[in-house]
Amino acid sequence: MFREVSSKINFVQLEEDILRFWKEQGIFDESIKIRKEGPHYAFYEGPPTANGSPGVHHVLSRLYKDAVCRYKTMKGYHVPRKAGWDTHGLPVELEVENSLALTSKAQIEEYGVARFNDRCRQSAFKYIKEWEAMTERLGCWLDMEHPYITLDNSYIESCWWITKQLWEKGLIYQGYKVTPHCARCGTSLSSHEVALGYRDDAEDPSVYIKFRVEPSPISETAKQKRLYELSGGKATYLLAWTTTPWTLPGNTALAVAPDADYAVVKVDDGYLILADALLEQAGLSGYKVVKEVKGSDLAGVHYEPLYNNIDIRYVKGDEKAYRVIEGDFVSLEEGTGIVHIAPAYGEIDFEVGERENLPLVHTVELNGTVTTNLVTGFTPKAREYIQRSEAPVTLRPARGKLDLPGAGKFVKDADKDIIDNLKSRGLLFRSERITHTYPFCWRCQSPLLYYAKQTWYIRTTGVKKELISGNAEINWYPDYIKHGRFGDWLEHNVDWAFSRERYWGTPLNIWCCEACGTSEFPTYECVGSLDELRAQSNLSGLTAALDLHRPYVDEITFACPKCGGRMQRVPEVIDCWFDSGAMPVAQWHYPFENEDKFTQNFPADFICEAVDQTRGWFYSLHSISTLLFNRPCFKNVICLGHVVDAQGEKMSKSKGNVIDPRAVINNYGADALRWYMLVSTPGEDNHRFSTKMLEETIRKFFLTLWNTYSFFSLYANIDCFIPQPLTVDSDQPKAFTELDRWIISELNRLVSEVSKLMDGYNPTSAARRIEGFVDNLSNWYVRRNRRRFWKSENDADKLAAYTTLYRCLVTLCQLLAPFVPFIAEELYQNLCRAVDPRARESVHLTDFPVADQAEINDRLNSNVELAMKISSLGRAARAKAGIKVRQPLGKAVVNVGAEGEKKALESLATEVMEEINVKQLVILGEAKEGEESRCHPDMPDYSVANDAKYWVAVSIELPPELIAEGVSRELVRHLQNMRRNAKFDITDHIITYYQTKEPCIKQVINAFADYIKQETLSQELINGLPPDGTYGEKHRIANGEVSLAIKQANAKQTS
RNA sequence: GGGCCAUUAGCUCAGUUGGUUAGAGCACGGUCCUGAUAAGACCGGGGUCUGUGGUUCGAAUCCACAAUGGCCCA
Repeated sequence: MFREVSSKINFVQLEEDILRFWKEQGIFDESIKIRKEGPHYAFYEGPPTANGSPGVHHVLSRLYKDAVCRYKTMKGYHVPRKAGWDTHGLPVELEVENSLALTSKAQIEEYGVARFNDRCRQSAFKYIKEWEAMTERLGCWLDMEHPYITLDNSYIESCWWITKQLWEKGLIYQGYKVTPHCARCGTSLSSHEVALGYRDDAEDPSVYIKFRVEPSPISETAKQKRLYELSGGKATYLLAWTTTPWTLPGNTALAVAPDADYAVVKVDDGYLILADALLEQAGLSGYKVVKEVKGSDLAGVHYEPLYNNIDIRYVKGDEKAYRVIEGDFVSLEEGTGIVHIAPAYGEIDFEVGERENLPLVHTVELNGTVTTNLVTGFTPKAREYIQRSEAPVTLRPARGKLDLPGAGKFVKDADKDIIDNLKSRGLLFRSERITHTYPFCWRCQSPLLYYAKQTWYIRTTGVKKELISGNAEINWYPDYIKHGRFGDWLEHNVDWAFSRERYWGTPLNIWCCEACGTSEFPTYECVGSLDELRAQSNLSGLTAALDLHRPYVDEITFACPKCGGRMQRVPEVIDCWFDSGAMPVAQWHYPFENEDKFTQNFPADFICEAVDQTRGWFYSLHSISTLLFNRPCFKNVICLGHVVDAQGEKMSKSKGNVIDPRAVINNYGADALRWYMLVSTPGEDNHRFSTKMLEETIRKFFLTLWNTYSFFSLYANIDCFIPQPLTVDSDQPKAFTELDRWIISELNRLVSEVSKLMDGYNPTSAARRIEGFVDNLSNWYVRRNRRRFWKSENDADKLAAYTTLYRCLVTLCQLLAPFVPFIAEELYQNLCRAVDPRARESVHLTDFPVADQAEINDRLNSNVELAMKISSLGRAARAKAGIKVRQPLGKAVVNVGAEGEKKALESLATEVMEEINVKQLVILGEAKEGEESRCHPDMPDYSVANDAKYWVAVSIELPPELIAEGVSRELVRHLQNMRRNAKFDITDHIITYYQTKEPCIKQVINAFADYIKQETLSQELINGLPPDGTYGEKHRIANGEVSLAIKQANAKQTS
């Protein structure tokens, strides 16, 4: 016997029971254990940053991962799923800073790095609990008891090993480059962090600065002379434009577009030079142009520095600074066509500086204030030269007093002082304010400064070719990411700035000796493991209670192998993206242990995250793997879209449109959430989340499925059906009807399609096919076959129907298991475990169904489709004539147009006749020669409906015998409703009483007595007053009134 | 400023390599069916398939440009 299934169902309660069952029985572990001998399927969990409560957008990737891994498990693969947590990084630090009301690095250090990092550690774990609870409740199976955690010493040690490998390959270097720098946080931001903080409405100065051309031809070039002669001794200025006045003291060159035309314009106090095309924008269109020159004519011209007391150190072969250079980046759409170059404060500026051997001048401190000292810069050539020089050279920049305007102020505040100062010196042509796009720190809202400083780099450009060729081996879903977003990113690869001047992160494992060599180029040691560290001579600071984090690691020093001085760790920590990208190695503490596990799980068969990870985790995984092993570390990757709200807007705390997944699960259940998110939108698109649509999903899919299941178990119990291995082709083939064969054919087709789609990493399409099948099963197969389940004989036909429906439901619950694991389990427990003690304990331990191709009958599938179509047209024809479906009609004429279709329909004629309630079906095939065209049927006494291909005409003649039959069905329907209203059991036999003055109704009851009794389980139809205690209703049928009453035939026994 | 993706009914989405009259669900109005159904069926209103050009006998589909939105990058 099957457990009784209520048609009303509380999915939330059901899921909690099943969760308990899984836990108690250890089903997840078992599902992995039983596949131990199967082929291995490696899955990498992208570690969530545990710096906040999980949102509904985190649910999406979790359940995609779960669906795929469950599917593969059922397909026989061994799929361990190790959880992981990303615990380091700025986001965690920020959270702690906020809670402690700290606002600067100085305050953190005052608070104490040890205490601060301790807080960070706690903060990371606090959120992990919430994530675990959500993951479990969602039914996502993940080994959260043995996760990898990026803050573990063992994890850090593996990261150190990786760094050492790269160090030895010469792929790590310290570069002096321009990076987006947050002066408040005191660190560089990675490119993806910068992307978080662009603002379109940033207000900044827009200033036009006059750079005076050298009045005397100190450089004896012809160009210089010509300009000098032209001015007739009067001052000539190169007009440049900038929105960052604070960078002007760092200026060492001006750039022009070589092919552009430049005008020399006469103004009151001399001449201005700027691009022709920008005269009007600069407000100079009314002035006289005295000469036109090409940009290339200006190249090499020298001008006076804005601040003439800057001490620049040149070496042999260096060209002087403060000259005009050519640049292909010079815009002729804004500014003046003359670009101010400050190599310390712009990426392009820096590149130009390297190319042109320009000095790099710093006038701003790392905390963002204008310096009170002067810092001398060096060109790349100067650095090389000094490095090679045998004579010791003091490389520390000479610091001398320099009174810059706004000294000591934050640069954005100093802008005004600089502008005022230039104005007072007559070097300001124009000054206003504009709004434009500018990056701000996503954490603290400070404006970012592009700032040249020393940062540790991984030379990813050194393996660019390998990155690209490795990408070719990866299957991307959707595929366009491969050559689009990701491929593009690889094509434009730049070296990875992977150090952070922060506190809470994997410490960079490089030690530095300040004693030997010069202070600018000291001896470095990269330590690749704890053993290596312990083996250093004269080691100190390594304590028993090992914590590799700052500040403890900073205390570890050892003797310099070259000079015996102290080696001190560099202050930086490693970018947390490096942590997560290291997980293929570090999750196993490879190579220090678990070599077998590492090998078995490398590369991953499958990873899945949202699209923003193309530049995040997908990239850090791919680059580290390529650097280390010269091959990609994942084969298949699903790239998901983002979850947005019902209006398509991004969910954010500030908008208040964030949805808490726990609330959704508690209201609707995890399965509903899972199915809705998988089915509603293809993975790569943005997912609009609306609880209204989720409710619809429950009604449309879950309740339909549930009721089919409850229908089956209800009748199967009544008939004591015991599932037997009876198939369409076996023991009693004749008992199976066309519709049985059809639904089994559809079932096999479904199995085949779902497998294929899942193999192609497309759960959405797979789930949509299942939805289609459930609709067919419920609204065609079950509806058409109800009578076979109701009838009283327990014959082969009935058994065939049960067997068919049972098989559909069992197969369905297995197909559903990867998507909606709870309801699938419920079905399985009742349909399989309840009747077969040898069955596996859980649906998730069973094998995924395999389609039997022999049972797929495409012709049958299209035949039934045709029958559905014709039935639909038949109903339309009836509706046109206004005749209820309950009223039988004499004849329907159907035109299908082709002989094949005629035969097809003939084989299903009974179904169509019952469906549209006609006594006879005339099917017209292909029009024979000489026959009239059947395109426009115009048949008297018929009602016709048609579509492009077919038409159906139903006879609207109503002879008395048909009316009588209609009345009988009317009576049956009322009695059935009364049974239900009276809350009788479905199997109760009844006695029916009726009273009517209408002779025709009496006649009908007499003529159709057997039919009415059979349909309503009436033992007797008694014409007369009902006794007390019966349930009665009055109805109008065919313009006559009839009083009906019913009572249970064996009422005493049932109560 | 650049790249990728999207734009189909009021809403959410289908629409195979170009090929009859562009579909489904929800919502709305009407009718019907029903002892599995918070279900279902039929009819109806609702579409310049974002726009403009182009290729073609034929374009929602291919191409170009533009607009809007999302994501990524500057």
